[in-house]
Amino acid sequence: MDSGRATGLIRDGLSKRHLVTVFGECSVDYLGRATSNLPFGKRLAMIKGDGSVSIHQNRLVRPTNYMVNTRLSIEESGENAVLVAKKLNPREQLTITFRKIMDVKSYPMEITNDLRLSGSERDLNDLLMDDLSMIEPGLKPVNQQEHFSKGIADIIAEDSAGNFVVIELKRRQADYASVTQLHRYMRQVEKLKNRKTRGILLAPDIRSNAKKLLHELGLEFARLDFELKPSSLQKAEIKGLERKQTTLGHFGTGK
Amino acid sequence: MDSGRATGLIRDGLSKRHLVTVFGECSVDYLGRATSNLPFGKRLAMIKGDGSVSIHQNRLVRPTNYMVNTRLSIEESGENAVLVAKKLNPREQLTITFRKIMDVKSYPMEITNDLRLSGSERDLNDLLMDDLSMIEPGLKPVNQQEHFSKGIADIIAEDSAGNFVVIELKRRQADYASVTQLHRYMRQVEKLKNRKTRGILLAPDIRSNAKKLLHELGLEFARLDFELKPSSLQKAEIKGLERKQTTLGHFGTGK
DNA sequence: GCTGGGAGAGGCTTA
DNA sequence: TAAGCCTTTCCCAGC
Repeated sequence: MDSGRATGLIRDGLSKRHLVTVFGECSVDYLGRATSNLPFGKRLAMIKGDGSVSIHQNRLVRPTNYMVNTRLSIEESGENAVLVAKKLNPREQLTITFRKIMDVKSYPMEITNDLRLSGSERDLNDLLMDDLSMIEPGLKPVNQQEHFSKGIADIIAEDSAGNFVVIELKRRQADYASVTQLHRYMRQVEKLKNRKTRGILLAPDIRSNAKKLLHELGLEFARLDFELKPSSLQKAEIKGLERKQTTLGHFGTGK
Repeated sequence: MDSGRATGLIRDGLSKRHLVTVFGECSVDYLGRATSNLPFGKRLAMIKGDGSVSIHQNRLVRPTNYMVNTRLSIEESGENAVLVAKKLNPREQLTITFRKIMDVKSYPMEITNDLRLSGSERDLNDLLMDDLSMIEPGLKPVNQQEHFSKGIADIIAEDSAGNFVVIELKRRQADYASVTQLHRYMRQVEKLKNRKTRGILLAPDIRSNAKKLLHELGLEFARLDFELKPSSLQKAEIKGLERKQTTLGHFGTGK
């Protein structure tokens, strides 16, 4: 495709705030939060109506380069077409140099935000609040998503012995960060309310080393088995909840 | 565009492992790590040669829905064309139902990984190893990227007093996770080598609460100021390194 | 609208 | 395969 014609099509698409795609051989230079240079190669550039730009190779979901909220310009430079995306604060610049453009498409689309109905973590949280006895008999909710200076605890409850119980819920495998996070909340609650406090990490799985650390800190782990429903209109369902007995003995012994 | 012709084009593109884009009115249902439903609307679907699928609206870089590593199939169902992406372990399914297809493109591209040259934490690490005295006079390198059972320490050094110093380097603002990470390594080294050990967190910035925690744990913070170069072939340059004096007093006093 | 703070998810790398 | 971890992040609350 002729370079002059290509830049014309692109410029037109940009002005109409269409979603514009450009397929061609290009090199890419980025300087901003990081710096990167991509040698010439076949790629698909995607420019959206809100000024988002991304460069795609033929694998993986994430683009090799991208920038949001940019001011765009396209110019011819000799045989090349150069697309420049700029942004201030922080200062960033993305330069895409096309030495050959094979295709340009301009798709008319509203610049709306897709309303995505989704369910998962929040649902699980609600489900659990409905019946904390699943975790342990006698457990009563005190507060949900309580804000502390050191983060947000998922669920605060009170056990049958009158201890506070901080519950941290993870949708995926828990790791070191999850454990230390729970530990922070637990300590915080303990200090604030000045009452004996336990911490329970609730997740479908936990990394083995993270589990060791959890035990060392006197925290507990409970495996959460849940099933998502095909339609988000149906709530998720908690299939089972298995307590690791080993963790129970640690309560009260640790620091 | 006629639905039969569209599905034919898509099927052909998929079989050739091209990068295929489909512009049309579709609804999207996802079931897997979460569940979500997207009502009918104009969108651009992008399918890559490695089985990655993403659905784009005309704003933001991130797709509204996506899946990697899928097995794809496209079928006609009445007036609709239905693209199904499946994956096992964990089981996920993405269903895109097109009630109208306006355009299909099939771009021939290799499924290669673009070599992106960039300045990263690794570079900074190397720069620092060249001259640890930037951090503190008399500091001598012992090891880099040393593996422990609880993770990998960025840099291990020895100070002029013969203490071990564990250094954790962050390219961006340090947070809770950075602090607890450093703390784990520091304790680990202390235990393993049975020698007094310090921990220094080196980053351009640190969140205020994370800094409090750092102080409580008897760790130190040093501000790292660096500049990225336009070309990634030029190494980044460390502009300065400022020690927070307040942290120094904490060493030796803490637990 | 901007900023500070917290938490996450993809993708890479090594054991 | 699993664990660890880095990242051009994103969202939310508060001002």
